[in-house]
Amino acid sequence: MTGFQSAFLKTLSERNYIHQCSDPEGLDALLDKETVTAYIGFDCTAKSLHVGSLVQIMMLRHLQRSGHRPIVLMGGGTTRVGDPTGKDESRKMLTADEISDNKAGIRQVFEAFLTFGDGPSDAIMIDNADWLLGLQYVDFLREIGRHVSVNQMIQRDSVRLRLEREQHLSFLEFNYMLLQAYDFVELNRRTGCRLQMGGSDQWGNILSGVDLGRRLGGADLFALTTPLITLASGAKMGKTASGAVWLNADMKSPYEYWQFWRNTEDADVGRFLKLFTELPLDEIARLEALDGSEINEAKKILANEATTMLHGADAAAEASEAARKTFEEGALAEALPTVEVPRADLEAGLGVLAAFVLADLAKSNGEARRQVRGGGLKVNDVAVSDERATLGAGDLTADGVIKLSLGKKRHVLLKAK
RNA sequence: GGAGGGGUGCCCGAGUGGCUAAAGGGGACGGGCUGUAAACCCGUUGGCUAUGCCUACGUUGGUUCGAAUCCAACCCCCUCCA
Repeated sequence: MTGFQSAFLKTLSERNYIHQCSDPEGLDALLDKETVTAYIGFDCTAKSLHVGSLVQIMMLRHLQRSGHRPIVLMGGGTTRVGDPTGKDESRKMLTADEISDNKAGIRQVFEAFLTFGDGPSDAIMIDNADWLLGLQYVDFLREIGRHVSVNQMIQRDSVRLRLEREQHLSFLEFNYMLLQAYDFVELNRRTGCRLQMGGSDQWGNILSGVDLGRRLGGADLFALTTPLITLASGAKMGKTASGAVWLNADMKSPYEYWQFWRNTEDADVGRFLKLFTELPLDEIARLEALDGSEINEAKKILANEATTMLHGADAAAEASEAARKTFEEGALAEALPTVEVPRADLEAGLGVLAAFVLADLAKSNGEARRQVRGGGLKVNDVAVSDERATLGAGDLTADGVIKLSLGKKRHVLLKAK
């Protein structure tokens, strides 16, 4: 899709954010004419979002920078139901308290990417619990249910796949798309919101809302989805050795976040620069054309840009410097993830295996032991050969720490306290 | 409510009395090669105070010298019928 007039769609299109759009010409005209309110919904299933949601977050950012108004819709209500999309099994139910904790954690991330306030293009955050929790069942059925076709609902991928695979789908989950459709209509009533965006897996749910808006009396709503971001090697994006790449700093340190981007596959660098940084396109074109090992420079820029946007320039610089010392000089970097250990334990002698478990580099002594046999553990850059060895105060470096390494990439400092 | 099929390790999936901590595959992790890349090759993949002990094949009991495998009850999923 090319030839957009509106700044927003032009940007999205150039940077490959667009997968599907319900009415590209109509939406383009609308965006070009007036300030448009658009929303993306986020589940509150964890205390933090992870990079899997970053495309959506960036899209809201672009929306705001193009002069429109983003709404972050927190799924405080829908999370109590659970989206069956892409899930093979029902999710455990979250309590109201868990959901509200999660909401608070997620809020922090958006503060970094969007400007909130009362101005015409200031972002707002709304919780669909505000209207969903008070719904009356019979009223809802009469007002909304009459416009919804079960025939269509069971055609949606999220439902169809479960049925085809003969997997359980509860009525509770079946209703998820209905609630999401209702959200769109309700947001339209409350804020004049015209556009819902989301990942490609949300296409069906979003269209349900567009449909419902039309059936209820002519609200002209739009749907726009982003492509599913996978790695060039085919894997899903966002998982690393240490688990999901969370956005909250207390769940994934800026250093690890920087590393995540630094380890991007060659073939993904250009695509990621477009999606996850705001560098000008000609600069990106130059970077992705770098050959062989020179492309590492592009990866560093990607890491710096992405980390700056989330954690700020200081944190990014620190992470970058720590990486330089660790990987390019083989020196000790203070900014590596640090775990404190009581000085008395060290003086008494701490088993190597236990030390790696403590540093969260191994899940159990057994795993640490296997890593020793495979030659994967290092203490102060020296490979561990004896699984019975102990660490003592004598192993502290001049900086007062012990550097533990798993493989070449994961390092943790043990600090006596 | 009735009939039939099914529930195995992170996931898929084999296994129908001892040789089973459970084939095979995927994923993941480590090593090698590299550029902190991909691809490829090799290894590992339940826990522990470890020549042994403990936990594990939906749950709980039972049969047996011995059970993932046999029996009973229960829970859950799927299909068809009412």
